[in-house]
Order: sequence, then structure tokens, then C-alpha cells
Amino acid sequence: MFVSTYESAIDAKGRVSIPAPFRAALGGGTRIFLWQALDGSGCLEGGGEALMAMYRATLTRLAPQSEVRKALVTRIIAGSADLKMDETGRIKLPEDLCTAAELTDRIKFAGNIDSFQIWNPEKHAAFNSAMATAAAAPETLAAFGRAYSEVLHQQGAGAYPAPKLVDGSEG
Amino acid sequence: MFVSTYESAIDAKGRVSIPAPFRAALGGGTRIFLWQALDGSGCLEGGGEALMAMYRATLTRLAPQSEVRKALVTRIIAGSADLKMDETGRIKLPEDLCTAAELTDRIKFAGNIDSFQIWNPEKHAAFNSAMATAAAAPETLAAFGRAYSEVLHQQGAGAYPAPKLVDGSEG
DNA sequence: TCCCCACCCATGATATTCCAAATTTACACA
DNA sequence: TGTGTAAATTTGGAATATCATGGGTGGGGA
Repeated sequence: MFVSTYESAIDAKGRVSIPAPFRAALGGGTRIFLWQALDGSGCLEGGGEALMAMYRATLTRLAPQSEVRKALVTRIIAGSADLKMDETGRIKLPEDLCTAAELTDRIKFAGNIDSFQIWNPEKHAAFNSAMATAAAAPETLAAFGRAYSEVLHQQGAGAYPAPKLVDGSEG
Repeated sequence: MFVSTYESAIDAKGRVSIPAPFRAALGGGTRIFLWQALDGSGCLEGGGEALMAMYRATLTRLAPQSEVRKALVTRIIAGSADLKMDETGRIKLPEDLCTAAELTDRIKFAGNIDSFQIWNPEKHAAFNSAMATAAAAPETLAAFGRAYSEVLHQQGAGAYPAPKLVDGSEG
């Protein structure tokens, strides 16, 4: 799982070190896919072979000639760069993606569960504060609570230790 | 899988280099089939022997004398060029297909999962921006999200671990 | 006999791989 | 709790390999 946010630098050759925790999340694979986020937020989205395999399965479920599938395949499959990490964990960012996401010298890697995002730092800061506001909204918190309850019920109460008032060495 | 987009040039003899990653996606085969895309988008569609084998199986499932089968066989089977890559990974584009797809000096290879597309660069740019708009539409994103969830549930704990409160160090 | 096509080789540019150093981070011990 | 050591990671640069492209030659068909 891709968690947390890290900053990294683009060197003179357009190379970038993938943060070590993200390399671990890639499960040892060295192939990385990068494409422009679908929602127009201006960041790049990336993942490894496992994510692309999921996307392949997802896209081939959609009706072959549907506009939805064509649009998504164009953006995610045709629109993605197929990169390979070197031995020190670096990739070379394609120029067109750097231009699209306004990446110049320093960038932010943001975890996104199954994928990660690459941001221009200023845009990331703006996005971050917007998300902070949105997260604090009552509707957001309510929706989170509902989803959490559903998962709890689905998984059953046995999956997790019951809360204890006085906790020992485990829990 | 055919991923990403590459540009290539048609030389004086009408030859074109297949991008190296696409050659890898052909699995070592040197036979390439090319035909006009069914949807009237004006690009060519292509693939290797594996894709044609899939199409053969698909088409022979259709009722022999049905209009659907005749139409598809005519376009895909009769209408496709049967080409062979040379040792340096080039093919010679037939003139009629070049004319139909308005290919002159430079062309774009766009990955399409199991097949690839060949585009006139200007037409590809126009198609790309149209698809970008379509992909950003809320309905498209919602449809993608639904399909992704379905795949997740089908695979269960396969590619990605199901949500757990206590997760391993990777995943 | 001519022309077209398939095959072969050569070359420049580009991308990738490899090596080495410097910085940061984690850990152990005082 | 502070410091020193060790490991890992990030960074910079150069050598190597790969790839796209151009031209040349021989065989086969018209």
C-alpha cells in the first residue's frame, strides 16, 4: 500500500528517485506506469504491474466499443508511460508528462492506497488544503462513518480484538 | 500488453519501425496484421498472431451466414494486411491503408491493451483531447470506479489484500 | 530487361546500466 | 539522552548497449 507523502528532486537528466517506502509497496517490481490523473487535478498517477493488471481487468470488462472504455483506455493505457527503475530506484520522467503536470525541480510523491500521485509542490499544497476543508465537512465524516460500519459488519467482529479498557501487552 | 504511445517515421521506402516495447508485446513473433479501425475513427488497428487467433475464435462463434459475421470478417480478416517484420523490427505499410488513415511522414503508435493503433499525428492529438474530456466526465469516472470495485471483489484477496486494520509491511 | 521488394549492414543518437561518492537515517552503546 | 558507528538511500557522472534510421545489394516477378 502506498502511504504517506515524500518529496524528491528531478536531476539534470530528468531522473527521480522513487521513495524507498514506495519501492517496497511495488513488491520488488521495477516496472512503473505513469499517466495524467483522470480528474483533471493536474497531478500524475502511477503504479506498478499489479495495478496495471487490475486496470487491464477493469477496462476489458467494459463494452469494447463504448465511449467510456475508449476514453479510459486512451488516457490510462495509451496515455501512460512505461518506465523501468534502475538499480538505485530511479525513473526518468517523460518530458510531456512533466509539462502536463508542471513538474520542474522538486516534486511530491503522495500515497493513494493502490497507486501514488506525483505533484508539483505548490499545486499539492493547494490541493491539500482544499482536501482538509472537504474532509472536515459533516457529509464527508458521515459518509466515512457509514462505510466504516459496513466494512466492520462485513468482516465480522471476530476479525479484530475487542476493545479493552485495561490493555495488556497485546491488543 | 500494448501500453503507452510512441512516435515513428515512415522512410522513403514506406518502412516504419515498430517501437521496441511493442515488439516485446508481440512476444517475439514477427507477423503483424493491420486493418482499418471498425469505429470509423480513421486510425489503423494492428496486432500479432495471438490477437488474430482470438479474433478467429471470436468470429467463428458467430452464426456463419449472419450479417454481423460477414461484416466483421470482411473488415478484419479480408481487410487486414498480413505483414512480416524485418530483422530490425520494421514493416512496410501498404499504400491503401496509408491513404485510408492519412499517414504520410510521421505516425503515432498508441497502445490499446491487446492491440495497438496507428494514427496520423494531428488526428491523434484531436482524438486524444476528445478522450481527455470524455474521461474527466463524472459518469465515466463513476463507471470506471464501479468496474474496478467489481474486479476487486471478484479477485478477493488476490492482487491486492482486502482492507484490513492490521496490514503487513507491504501490499 | 526493368522494377519492385526483401534482406543485410552501417551509423548516429538516445536511453539505459553501471560505478562511485555524499548525504541522510537508523541503531547501539556509553 | 547524547554520541558514534553502520547501513541504506539519494545523488552525480560516465560507459555501455539498444534502438531508430539510412543506404546498399541481390533475387524474383512483371
